[in-house]
This record gives sequence, structure tokens and C-alpha cells, in this order.
Amino acid sequence: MKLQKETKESAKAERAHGVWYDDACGTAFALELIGERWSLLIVRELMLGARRFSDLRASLPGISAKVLTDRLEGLEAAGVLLRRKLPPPAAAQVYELTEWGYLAEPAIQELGRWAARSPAHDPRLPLSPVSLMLSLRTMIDHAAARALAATIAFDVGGERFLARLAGGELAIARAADGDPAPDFTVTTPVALPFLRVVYGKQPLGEVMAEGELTVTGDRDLAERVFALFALPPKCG
Amino acid sequence: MKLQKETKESAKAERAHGVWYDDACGTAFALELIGERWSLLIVRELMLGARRFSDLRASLPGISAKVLTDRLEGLEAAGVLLRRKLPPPAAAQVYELTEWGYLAEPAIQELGRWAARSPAHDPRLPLSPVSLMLSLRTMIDHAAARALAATIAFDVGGERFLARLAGGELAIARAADGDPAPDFTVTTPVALPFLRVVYGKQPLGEVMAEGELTVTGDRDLAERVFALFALPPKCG
DNA sequence: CAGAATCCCATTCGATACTG
DNA sequence: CAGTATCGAATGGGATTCTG
Repeated sequence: MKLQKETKESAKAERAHGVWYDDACGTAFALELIGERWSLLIVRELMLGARRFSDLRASLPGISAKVLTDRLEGLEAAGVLLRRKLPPPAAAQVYELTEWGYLAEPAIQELGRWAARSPAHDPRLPLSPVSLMLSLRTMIDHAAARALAATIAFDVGGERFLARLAGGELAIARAADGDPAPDFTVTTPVALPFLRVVYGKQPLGEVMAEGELTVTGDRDLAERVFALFALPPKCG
Repeated sequence: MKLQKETKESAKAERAHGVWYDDACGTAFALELIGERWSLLIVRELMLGARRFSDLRASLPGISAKVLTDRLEGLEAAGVLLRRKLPPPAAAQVYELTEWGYLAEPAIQELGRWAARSPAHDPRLPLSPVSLMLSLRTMIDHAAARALAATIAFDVGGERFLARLAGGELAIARAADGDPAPDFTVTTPVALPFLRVVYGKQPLGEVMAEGELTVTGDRDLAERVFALFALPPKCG
């Protein structure tokens, strides 16, 4: 009886550290770190830089304060992110991925690439600004992109990013003060109209005529850049 | 009141279909498909071919019959796997990944590769035979492997596989009757001793002297093949 | 606004027992 | 062997409240 109780208690303690699977497999260990509901989506939202509690809440429709708090604690304990106090006068607290946390991007991309091939995937749900930017980096045709270079400013629902296309890679960062002038600027209140252009291959003029999406600057370059993106073929 | 109740009920119904995140992001959708506890590990166990209920239970220490049943249902509904009746006289039921299910391997690999870089990863826990084989395919140095070709038979705790190294790739399948004669054979009751050789870089002779691991056949080729594998560098 | 603390119900889990 | 049935316990997560 005693023994059984101790076993149960230690099992409980292990669970608190996130030890569910007794398995040396790296994939199983990954699931102990980021396999809880919401965890990986929080990591995704941090992938383009530090964010505040309320930013995260706003980007993750449906998450509660409690759950977000719990997950941030868990991810911090796992070494995936750090909690950092901004220097005064901002004095806000932000959450930022560790160096190793940032290395999770390929895994996130592979999962997304795989799921996008499901016949059941519905690309018309809402998409956070960060997700949109990451999806571009995931779905770009690297080979074709080598032939192009561009500096692109994005404003998605007020969140601003600067993307630099060069050498077949798309580097993305949050917009900052010293940013160079972009070749063109994409402005849209929500992701969907832009998705219809890059993945739905709807003509840019048509979507712009609806009034939500605007592209200013080198429109011709923009069209050639947008042609670089495509969803993977559906399977089954 | 009425409205609230309906909202709750529809939320419940959605949850039953696995709609947790209201998010077009492919990663979020992937998590709806394979993000439940155990789901991705079940997929991993099926990655090298169809298995039975009891095989899966044996390979996933700690999973209960109920949870395994639930997950198999969910994964079948998601289109990740199929339940198939073997023709008589075997007449057993097996679970097998769909074509699209098999495409999840890169995502599983990226997760494993990432998690293996955590300082907290403990590679001395038990490892299922399938995990061991998949980890080899994940951690091989493709560039260096191009210089070698080999046919290798594995017997890990009674589960037998045939691996073919060629063109920098490691193809792995369960052993079958018409298999060609291997260049060498690796036999071990559990994964650990073999892990110590390929990832711990412990001398093969030393590990074999302990008596658990045996390598028969072209021992020299074996040593050169084993040198192709390495864990990614720890981070932080 | 950022988050901790509490409450509480629904779901989930795992153990055990049972069945064709 | 391949699950199903049942049940108590643990957990999860939403709502609300409180604090700095």
C-alpha cells in the first residue's frame, strides 16, 4: 500500500515536470516539451520576436488567461522561452524564445506543410499576422526565388514587418525605425485577401478592387514575388 | 441562457471533431489532427508498416487500451490511418497509415531533431524498435553516406528490419521472406547498447564484449556505417 | 494592463473487469 | 487477442475576482 502510494505520488510529480511518455525518442521528448494544447502555437507567435502577454492572447483566439499563464510557465521551465523585463520607461514584461526555441521553426514548418496537404484543411479561418508571415517563409519556392531580390513591407492588421527576399530565402523581422525603404508595401486588415492572392492565385487587381488589400510601390515586382508561393498539392 | 447553452453544445460538438483552435495556420491544423496526447507516437509506431492493437500497446509503454482505442478512432477520422482486416487465415486486424499519413515522417523527424538538442534530453530511457530505426534515418549524415552502400539486417528485441544504405539515403522496411542476404546483421534485445555505439561513439568491440549486442558479417563495413550517425549538437 | 488566485464543472485518464 | 464497459481520480480550462 505504502509502496503503491509512493509510486503514485512520484508519478504525479513527474507529470508536473511533463514526463508523460517514458521514451528516449526525440519526438516523444519534443511532445513533452511542446505537446500540450496551445504550447506550439505560443511558440509560433513568438517566432518573429518577443511579445507581451496581451499580444499573445489577442493572437490566439480562444485561449484563456489561466491557460496562457500555465503554458508560459511550462515553456519557460522547458527552456523554450524566457520572460524578460523591458528596461524603463517601457517597463513591460515580454516573452521571448531562447536560442534553442527559435530552432523549432523547421519543425513547425514541416507540421504546417504536412497538414496543408490534408483534404480537410480549411484555409479560410482567421490567421494571425505572425502565422501569415511564417507561412510565406514556409511555402516559398526557394529555387524560383533565387532569381529575385526585394524588400517588402507588410502591415497586417496594424502589425508591421519587413521582409527581405534574397538568395532564395525570405528573411522576416518586425518593422523597426531604421528600416530601409521597401520596394513595395502590402497593407491589409486581415490575412485572408492576401492569402487569396498568393495561394489562391486570384489576380491582384481583382482582390485590390474589393478594397481591403492594397499594394503600393513596385507593383510589377510584387506580382513576380507573389508568384513564388504555392500550397503543397493535396494528398488523397 | 438558451443562447449560452447552444453555444456550449456546439463548442462541445466541435471539440468532438477536434476543432480546438480557430486558426487557418497549417501548424494549428496539424495539432488538431495529431496534437492529442499519444497520437503522434502512434503515427511513429506505424511509420514502418502496419501493426496490430497489441503491438502498439507493447511499443507505447503506459498507454491504456481506452486511450489507444480513442486515438486510433481519431486518427482514422482524420484520414491519417486506416483499419484493415488481414485476409484469412491470419484474419487479424491491423492499423496502417494512409499515403498522406506516411508523409508525416519529415515532421516527426524535425521534432525529434529539435528536441534532441535540448540539454534536458535523456537518451537512456527505453526506445521502441521502430523509434530506433527511425532515429537512424533521421540522424544519418547524408553527405558522408553517399560514399557507402550496404544491406543491413536488424533484430531488435525480436522485431526484424532490413535497411538498405544507398545514395546517401537509408531505406528501412520490416524484414520479409524474399529479403537478400545482408552485408552484416545487428542483433540486440534492447535499443540502448546500439545507441551507445552509434551516438555515444563507444567502441563496438567494447559494447559487444558486454554480451547484449552482436554484429555478425562484415564487421569492418559495419564500423564505417555506424560512423555515419551523430546526434545534433546540444544547444544552450 | 499583466497576471495570480479561486472556484467549479466537464472531460480525460488509467485501472480493472468483462466479452466475443 | 482486440477491444468494450465502468468507475473513481486527476486534470483541464472557463469564468470571475483581485492586485500591483
